[in-house]
Amino acid sequence: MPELPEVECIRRGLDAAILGERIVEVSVQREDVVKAVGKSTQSRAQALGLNRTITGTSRHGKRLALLLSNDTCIEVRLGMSGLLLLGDDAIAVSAHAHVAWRLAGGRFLVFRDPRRFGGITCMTSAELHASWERLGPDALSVTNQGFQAAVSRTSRAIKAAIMDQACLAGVGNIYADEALFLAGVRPDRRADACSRDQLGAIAEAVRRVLSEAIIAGGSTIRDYARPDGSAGGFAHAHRVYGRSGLACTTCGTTLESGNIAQRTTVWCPRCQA
DNA sequence: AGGATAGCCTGCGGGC
DNA sequence: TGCCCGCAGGCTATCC
Repeated sequence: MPELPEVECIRRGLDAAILGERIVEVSVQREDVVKAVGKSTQSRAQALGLNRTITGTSRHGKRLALLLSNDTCIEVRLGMSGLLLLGDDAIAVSAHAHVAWRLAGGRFLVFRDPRRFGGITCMTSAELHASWERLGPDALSVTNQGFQAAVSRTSRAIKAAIMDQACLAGVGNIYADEALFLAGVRPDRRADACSRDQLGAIAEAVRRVLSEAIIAGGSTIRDYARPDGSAGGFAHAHRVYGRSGLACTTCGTTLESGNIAQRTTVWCPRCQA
């Protein structure tokens, strides 16, 4: 389930593997996965990078972008089961491989997304910038002040606020629970009822849990893999996510679970206030 | 207008 | 063994 750390691991993997490559063929297996913004005169194949060179990668929150020559940007939203995989022609025709780019070197870059909560949008760099401006600050680099400004004025539960991509970009269900546990704050506490110290602790915990997960190569729960297909190593390190009914790693109290912001939520009733 | 809610989609695991 | 049902979840649309 890609959240910010998984997206960043994918971005780094691609950055090391495909920069400078030229796209020589684009095939779309499923039309509705691809969208274009603006009124570009390019053909769809050109919008998807045909005959363009991959010059860079970028990320904001969970959004990933391939930056190509001729001011062409391909934004990828991985949803919950999306992957970008690099391999030979076999992966280009595998199940749920919706878009495949053939690179000049002979390899294929494939967007695979069984559940199709993700998608691809073609745009210019100006359109990409405008799109990402509508998101909150990136959760990996957010300052304590930026975090406080983003979430402190809403009456929603703090967990709902930090998962709202327009408030803070990059945190999903897994890392929301992990960060709130590290910060010692109950997920159902109203955001506007959190103290300055609590908000600071949450901001620090968000940065820490995301950084640790990136170092571990991301959390592989079910669907996630790095571009080379290998698994991430962070899942074993979860302190609360998926551990409802088990003992708190800090105090031994049985972890509780409930539904907050429409998502399964796990917390320690003793460590989190 | 902000906040809550429904729905999209497939794969997997539990229960019978 | 095999089938069915519930759950997982990011994001958008829609409702209140």
